[in-house]
Amino acid sequence: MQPARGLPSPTLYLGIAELFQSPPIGEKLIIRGWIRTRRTTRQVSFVELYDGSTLRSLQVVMAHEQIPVERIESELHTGSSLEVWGTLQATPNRPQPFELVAEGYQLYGQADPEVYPLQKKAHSLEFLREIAHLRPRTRTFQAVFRIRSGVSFAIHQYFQEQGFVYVHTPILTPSDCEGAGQLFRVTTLSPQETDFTKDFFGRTAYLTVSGQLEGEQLAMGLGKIYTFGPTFRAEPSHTPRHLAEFWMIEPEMAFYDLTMTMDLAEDFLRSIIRHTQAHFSEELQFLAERYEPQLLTQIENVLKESFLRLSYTEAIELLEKSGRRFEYPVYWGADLQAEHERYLVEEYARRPIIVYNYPKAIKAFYMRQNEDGKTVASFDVLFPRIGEVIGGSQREERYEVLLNRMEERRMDLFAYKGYLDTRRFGTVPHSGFGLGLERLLLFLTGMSNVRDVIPFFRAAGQMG
RNA sequence: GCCCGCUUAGCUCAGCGGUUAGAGCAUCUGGCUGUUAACCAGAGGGUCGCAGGUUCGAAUCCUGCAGCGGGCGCCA
Repeated sequence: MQPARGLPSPTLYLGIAELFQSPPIGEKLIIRGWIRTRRTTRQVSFVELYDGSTLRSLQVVMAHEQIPVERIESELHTGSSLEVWGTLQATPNRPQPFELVAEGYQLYGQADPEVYPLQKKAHSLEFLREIAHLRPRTRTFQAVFRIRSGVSFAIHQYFQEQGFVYVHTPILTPSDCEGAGQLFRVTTLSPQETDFTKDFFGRTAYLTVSGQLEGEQLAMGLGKIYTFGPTFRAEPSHTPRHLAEFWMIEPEMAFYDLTMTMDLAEDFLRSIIRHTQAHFSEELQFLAERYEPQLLTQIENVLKESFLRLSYTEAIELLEKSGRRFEYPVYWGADLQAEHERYLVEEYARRPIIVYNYPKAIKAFYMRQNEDGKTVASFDVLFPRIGEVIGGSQREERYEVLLNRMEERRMDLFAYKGYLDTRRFGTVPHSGFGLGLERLLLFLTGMSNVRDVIPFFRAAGQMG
């Protein structure tokens, strides 16, 4: 720290959040930050500073007889960064509780108003996506990324407190987690080369589409594990709900059956939502005012009642009895379409639902077959406004049954040797689920496009 | 991948066959006894996404392309 500019030592270097926590009224201090807006009148200028520590900004008052107005007008624009020193003064009769009466400032860097894209006004989210590198300078994205950080922390805290072990599963994988979408191939070969044995790993390699298969193997030794990391899908999905690179949380628990897992998923989600509600009320309030008036109510409603659980068969019956005409036909064996899920969640239940025991034909090979021979022990958690946030299942732990299932689907058994070994040696019932972080964040932030809840988005045809 | 919509000033948008294309905000200039998305007055700023076509005449109609957004599918 350089010596304080003519201020008594020790000088207070504080973040704006700390100021609002316990304002050192009457003290001399130094604040660093960026300008949100400036208002200049005849004798005095008002500069609103933010420093990222809180959504709130600090009003700095600059008297023109102290700091020349010409200097202020030429240097201090929206986006400019500076260090300013002065005395904190209480302003009980103004909209803000206190302000910094400046004695002087030093400019770090200007933001030329003729070319700096951000202005002291609301911009559309679409426009901001074109300048993703500047989005962190807006209150919206400060609120969203702050919540994203808090949610990530809450996820770790929840699992850690319940004795789960955080494991790092590989990002580079040799094979597909079947049914989870198209993969990005990773190679050091030149485009013309087709002999994969000459490739870096001596075989084909991909970016992971799920840590589940490795997670299962780790759970066979550690009991309860969870992954939390990036996941990649090369699916060319052009929707507000899909990213090519997104973050997924995948717990996997030895000795858990389907019911225990659904209980866990529900308790987990409620806990994360409650944590967000308790720790980010200012951010939620801001996002509600700007984007989703019902945000606080929606969060409250989800916490109020337990999730409604419906078997797939019951869900189909409800849809058939609804009297609705759906674009996609409803019959036992058909996958639930978005319109069906929306009816069940938003009109029938009016709260989150868990649909379980889906037909085995429409689900992945690793899901455990039920006694009825028709369904598998799987479940989806469906939320209002955003649809599926969690998909999970009890895994098929019986070696013969799993092997038959894989052979039916003509899968490359050799590629799954390690996975099959978990069933050959000391197999146990186990279950797990996957949570898409960005989708949960849509619910929690009121945003409606996943590109707006991740700092730098990668989606089909776009790298924000 | 399929379907729909949008693209006009830095931003948000109006204009939808007929003079030199408009507004608010931003920017710049001037004013204003402390402002709260400050306010008041003035100024600058546009190959109306790109390429063709129809027409006496196209921002406006048609075709193609591109970008963006949305719905659906796939999924988390």
